[in-house]
Amino acid sequence: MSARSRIEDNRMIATANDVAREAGVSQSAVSRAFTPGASIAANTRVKILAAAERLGYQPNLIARSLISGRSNLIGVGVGNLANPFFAEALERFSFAFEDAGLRLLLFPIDGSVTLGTEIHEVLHYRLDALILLSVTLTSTLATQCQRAKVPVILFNRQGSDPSISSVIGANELGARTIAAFLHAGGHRRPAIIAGLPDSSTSQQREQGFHGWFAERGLPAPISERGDFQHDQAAAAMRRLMLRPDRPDAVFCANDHMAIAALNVARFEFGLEPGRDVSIVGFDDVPQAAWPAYSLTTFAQPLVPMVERTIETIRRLRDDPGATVHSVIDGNLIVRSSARAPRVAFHPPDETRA
Amino acid sequence: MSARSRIEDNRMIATANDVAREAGVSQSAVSRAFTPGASIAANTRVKILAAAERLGYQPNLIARSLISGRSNLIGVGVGNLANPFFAEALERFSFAFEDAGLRLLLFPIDGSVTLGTEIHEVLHYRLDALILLSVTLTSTLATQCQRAKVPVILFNRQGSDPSISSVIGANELGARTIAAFLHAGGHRRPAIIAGLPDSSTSQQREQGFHGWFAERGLPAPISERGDFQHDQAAAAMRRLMLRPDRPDAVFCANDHMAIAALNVARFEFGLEPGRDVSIVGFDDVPQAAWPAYSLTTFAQPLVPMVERTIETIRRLRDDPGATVHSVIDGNLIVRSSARAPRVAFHPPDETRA
DNA sequence: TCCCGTCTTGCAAGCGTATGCAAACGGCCC
DNA sequence: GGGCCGTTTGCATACGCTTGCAAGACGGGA
Repeated sequence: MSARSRIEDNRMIATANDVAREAGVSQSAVSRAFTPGASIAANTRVKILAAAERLGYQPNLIARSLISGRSNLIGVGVGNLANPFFAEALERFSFAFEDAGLRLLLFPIDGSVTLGTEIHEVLHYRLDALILLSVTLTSTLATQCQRAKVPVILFNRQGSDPSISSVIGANELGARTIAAFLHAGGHRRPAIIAGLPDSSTSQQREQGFHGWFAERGLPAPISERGDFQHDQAAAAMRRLMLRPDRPDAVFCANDHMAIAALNVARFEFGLEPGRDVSIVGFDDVPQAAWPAYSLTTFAQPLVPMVERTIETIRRLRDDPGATVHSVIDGNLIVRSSARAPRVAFHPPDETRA
Repeated sequence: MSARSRIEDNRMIATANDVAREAGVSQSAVSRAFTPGASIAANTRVKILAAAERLGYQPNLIARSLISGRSNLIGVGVGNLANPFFAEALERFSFAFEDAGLRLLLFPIDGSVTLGTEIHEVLHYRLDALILLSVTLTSTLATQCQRAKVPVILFNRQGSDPSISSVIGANELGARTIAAFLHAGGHRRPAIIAGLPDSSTSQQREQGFHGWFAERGLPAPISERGDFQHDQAAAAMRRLMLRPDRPDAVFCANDHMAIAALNVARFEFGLEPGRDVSIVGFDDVPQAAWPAYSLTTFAQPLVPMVERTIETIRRLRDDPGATVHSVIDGNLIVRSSARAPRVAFHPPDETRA
């Protein structure tokens, strides 16, 4: 069976050669017709495009990648999509990539803080970059990525290895701002529900929170951990609420946990958030704005964070071996889940100074 | 500069040829060393693997796909990750693919019900399959996919074109079950907050709900629409609650909307769900089980749905041109957001009969 | 008319891997 | 030692495309 008839039978998919034959030109002309800016006469191009249309031809990007060495694929590793912050981040990444002509290769992470060689295989695609949402990687894996020339960017997390680029929010500053806000609001028995102890994100938020009180000679906040998970955070909140010295304010290291805590306070202890107990989160996920939660929180603005990540990808593509660490500024969103200071709270700037 | 030294300089990434030279074998031997079941002597293989290790060689999957014609890439189109049902579905797909040796190529959908040629470009990768979560496609796009030999599977949605495979939940049965449950619970002024009017999912749920009452000569439920979105659903719930003939039960076409409705009832109208007004959802997202919501809902079991989808991919790969429509059974999860019948409610079977 | 410059086009060599085929190898039995 | 068979190995080609290079087409000026 000739190639020609195979196409007509619709049994095979058309290649550039088929189109070339159909249009009576060479295969390279077909390639050029589909390459913006290539040297080709206008009417030759329309002739080729017409033939391609007839045959239903689409350039094979796999073959193209093989030559160019670029796959236009960005690997994105994410665990815990139940946390709306990551769901939204992922969605924004996918839209941003769309605009940039990139494709998002998603791979799951099974809840570990540190990524070993599990994703090893993903490197076999010639990824343009690897973005890890709230995960770090072992040095072994980092080396592998380096060898495979795949730039890695940690999103919302920093690694122990400072040579790995990162984009994070203002974790420590945010936590200090919250501490100041709660103290100004008259709270005197603060508590914190921390995230995963091994994560830089939680560590920085804890440090900021504890630091603020310590520096002022105030008693240290009560510490619990919720591992960034809903159920663990709920359990932590229960423990806090059952203490004889029940805290009057609880800072949760992210909104996902804050929502869990808020529900526990309200439905299990009959405490109205913002009146009977103050709850503050971190991230400003969409739910935080729901009237049901009206969560006071420190925002991590996803738009600039995603933008910066994409800029970083570009930077690293042009200059492999470079390292870019970005801290994206955020701000305190005051809602009603925490009692606010009587006098206007001077937003973060005071803390910043 | 020789290829050898380029590798040592770590300036290029190692290819099978480099490994072959390093191990003193041919390139084909290297290929076979990495192909399970290929004809190669055991000690040759270890020699090659050692050389590969030394050079940091990883088989280039791009090149492999070019030959095999299979990319091992599954395109997944999803909009609205804010709906936890899809977030969880996506996560489960990514894990399932991991096990099946497949990769998930994510692309975003901008909230449209029907997909036109926007994703056109994604077909240029030789996708093994295309899964659309809650989206249908235009016939143009369907034709394109067919020409590109990319099987399409609609997940949680059916298309107007019956030749496109689908995996859906028991929409109509579920809605009937809910109708029966609410009626048995003594509710006499039912309402429904529908989803996107053009979506089969919402249509089937509406039909089931309305149908159950119509067949019994009961008055038709009040109808509102929430388009499967949080804010629209909240607005719809407000309209319902402000009616003079305020409904005593509200069936929301998915949990995402039910949660919005529940919050409106509770926090804006001071109505306690399950006591002052009954609210039922569809999907059984994780949040539905939270004590704060305790949402009665008809479950769409994601595990079998995802499993079936993957089976369908296999089926379609072996037999392109086949069509598989699957309806995955679900069941009513009775919690406390809706007043339950005094006598035990005979679960769905009665409706099924 | 001829020459030269500019725009198009085709040729052919890859990109990194898989694989059919045939050659080489090794062991075994007669 | 020779012949035979099963296992390993290398050679060469193919996958579908891009791109450097050189040849062809064409037009204008001398």
